[in-house]
Amino acid sequence: MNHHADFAPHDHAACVTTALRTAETTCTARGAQLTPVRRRTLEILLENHLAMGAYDVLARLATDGFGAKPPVAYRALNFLVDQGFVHRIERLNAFIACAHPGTDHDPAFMICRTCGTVAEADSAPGVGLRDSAASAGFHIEQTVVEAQGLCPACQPDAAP
Amino acid sequence: MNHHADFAPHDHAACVTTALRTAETTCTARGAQLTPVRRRTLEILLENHLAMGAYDVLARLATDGFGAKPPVAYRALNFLVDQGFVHRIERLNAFIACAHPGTDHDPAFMICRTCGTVAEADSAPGVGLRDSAASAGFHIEQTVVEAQGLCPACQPDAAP
DNA sequence: AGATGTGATGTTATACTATTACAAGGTCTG
DNA sequence: CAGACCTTGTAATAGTATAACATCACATCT
Repeated sequence: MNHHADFAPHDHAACVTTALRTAETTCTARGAQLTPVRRRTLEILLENHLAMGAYDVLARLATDGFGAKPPVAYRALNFLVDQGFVHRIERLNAFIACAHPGTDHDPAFMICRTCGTVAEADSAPGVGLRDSAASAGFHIEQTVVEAQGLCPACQPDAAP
Repeated sequence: MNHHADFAPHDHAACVTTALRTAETTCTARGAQLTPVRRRTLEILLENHLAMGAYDVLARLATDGFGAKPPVAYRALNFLVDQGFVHRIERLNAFIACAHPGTDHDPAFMICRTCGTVAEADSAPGVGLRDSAASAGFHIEQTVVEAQGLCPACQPDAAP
């Protein structure tokens, strides 16, 4: 057991193997290649279950014998983001494994400003934004929704 | 007349002077100082009415005789963001003058991936996120909502 | 088999974004 | 005037990201 990004414990080993299996079958179905670097990159993000910077991931990859230059990490991360297995957290310039792999979703995140934990929630884009886009004639392709605040454990009234 | 970030024409000169006046009175009321660098920084963002990178702003400040080192721009920009006169666009690592100065709001943005124009809309955080936060016990302090897509002028069916 | 195309990886170099730390000036107040 | 506080300037560095080019593995076509 471990502390999950949803601020609640979960069976982490199971969640890792499920995510990897989902990634494999999805790639196969799409004709995309889950190569060793890419697979290892996803594993690293899943193991930590935290938002990680590209250079943190790169350091881990390097110790595993992969290339140690930035493009190695960025390419793998971008591939995983494109495939929907990993999300980018704009606010943190960081990456996190998707918590709901295999489902087509529009992710939203809750970022604790104290401990840095990031939790993923599904989200419909806000009403205000949807209306504004419609009336402005703007065609939305993707949304970034990130809330900053305090997770349960970091709130003043949290148990010590 | 000019092209406004709301993808519609507007009286730009009036919007600039209004925004500056609002900033002045708000600062006075709060005991904050709208110093020359800070005021000029706001003017630059208002003139362009585009999302600008900190280094673009810095270059403009430098030609106006202010310091030419990054902290000069970042300090002024952060001040303006703190005061609510300027918003940061996380997705672009850029800054844009607030389109509704003086109102307390939770901004949302529409970013055109073709021409880079950014429009601001007021937004209530999405239902999904609000629910997730409530059920997770997460206390939201601030939200980042940024939609990418195509503005009216950049859509395939736009007039040539 | 050999030629060719495609996608993935590795490396170099560089560009872009942002902060820390310290020095110096201004203003306000005790 | 001394001290506190805020603002600006500068130097140095840290952190994030991409462009450009070389190479390799594999598949396909002739």
